[in-house]
Parts: sequence; C-alpha cells; structure tokens
Amino acid sequence: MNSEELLAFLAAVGHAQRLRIIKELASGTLYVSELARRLGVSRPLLYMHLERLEKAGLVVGRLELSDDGKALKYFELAPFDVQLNVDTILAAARQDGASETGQAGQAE
Amino acid sequence: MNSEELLAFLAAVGHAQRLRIIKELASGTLYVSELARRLGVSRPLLYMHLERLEKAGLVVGRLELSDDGKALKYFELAPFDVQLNVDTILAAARQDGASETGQAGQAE
DNA sequence: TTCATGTGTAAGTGAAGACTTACAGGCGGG
DNA sequence: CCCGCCTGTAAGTCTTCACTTACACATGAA
Repeated sequence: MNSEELLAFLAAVGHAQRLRIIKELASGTLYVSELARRLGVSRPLLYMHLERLEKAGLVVGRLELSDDGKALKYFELAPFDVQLNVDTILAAARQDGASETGQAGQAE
Repeated sequence: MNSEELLAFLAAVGHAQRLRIIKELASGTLYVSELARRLGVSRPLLYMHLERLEKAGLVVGRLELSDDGKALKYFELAPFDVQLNVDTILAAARQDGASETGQAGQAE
C-alpha cells in the first residue's frame, strides 16, 4: 500500500456518512435502496459514497437478480485492516518510489 | 475512542498535505516557519493544518524561546497507533452511547 | 531606524465535494 | 395501461475547506 492508496483509504473512511455506511454493512449485505432507507439518505447521495468506498477497496458491489426478476445492487464490506501509526505512514511513503520490485507481494 | 474522535482522527490524517506534515515531523521536532519552508507551503496554510492535527491529537505544539530571544513554535508528533478495521469502527460506535462509565480507562 | 527573523490572525478567493431534484430506463403485478 | 419496486446518471445548488494575501506585533542585529 503506497501513499496514494493509503490516502484514498483514509479519505474514504474519514467521513461521517461513510462511517455510518460501514457500520450498517457490518451486519450484513444490503442492496442500495434498502440501505438508503435505513440510513435516511437519498439514493443518489448514497451512490456517490458507495462509489468512493468501492474505489478505496472498502466495499464491493454486485448486481443480482431477485426471485421476482428485479435487479438489485448488493453491497458488502470488503475485509480491511490497516494499522495506522507513524511507521505505517512512512512505510507507505517508501513504497511510492519503489517500482513494484518483488513479485506481487501480499495484500495489494 | 468514540466515533467522533475516530472521525476527527481519520479526517485529519486523510489529507495529502497533512500526511506530508506527519512525514516531515517524523524525523524530528520543527518550528512552524522552518516546516513551512521545507514543505513549500505558506505559513498560514500550515497553521490551519497543524491546528487540525493538534485537535485530533496527532501533534503537539509548544512555544519556546530561542537563544537569541525569538519565540519559536515547535511542533512534534504525538504517538498514535490506531488499528483500523470493522471491529475497531464498531467498537468506537459502541462508546458513543456509553456514558464514560469506568474510571478513566486507558488512552483517552 | 530599518531589516531580517519569527508568531499570530483576519479576510477574501476558489475549488472540491456533499447533497438535492429530476430524469432515463427495466421488471412484475393490479 | 398504470403503479410499485428497483437501477443508473445528469445537472444543478450550496456548504465546507483549502489556500492566498495582507496585516499587527515582537525580537535582535546592522
């Protein structure tokens, strides 16, 4: 994880609404409209946030067909675990220059 | 650490400039003007960021008098270490309602 | 006194992003 | 056909926040 990815991650989580989304999804997968109702948030707004969370790798969405033929966009939490301290940040910065040496290390 | 504090922390770190400030301060304490020069940032702007970092508890500043009588505002990193995953976030949320029971637990 | 260093803040500009309203569909059922 | 549910996205508004310029003030040295 380099600086850019770390930043995207932190900026994604560092927002009240998105934190709420994570909390809600923690209890299980939901589709967008249902999630919007639970959070009391407009669907387009929720879309924006989900998009951002997905880009940062915090959630993943998939389109599914329900029994009665309706298309439902389900979102679920992606497992993430980032230790945040000075060393972590410096380590991320060190990755920036390093041109992907080593054959595809662990976790991204 | 409750949701509010966690959010302040994440929002503080989730910004490119402030991440740079942390990196720079990682190598040692600096006073504002010097830090501004190193980062190539205007001093008032740096002030804003430092203020935010200080509120979130990431840095601490103290005013000192140099040998030649000049007042220098030094900033240094405060030790921080936050594990960021779903459980951590849910744990923070759980603290929100809990009205400070238990006599002053560890770390804030 | 003037110049160079520093702290601190006020006030304005500008861009980013959060949020809304409004629309384009698709499907099933009355 | 017209509702009810859903997915998408476009196009605005509006607020927040990043950032600049400009000032007031203090000190030590020339």
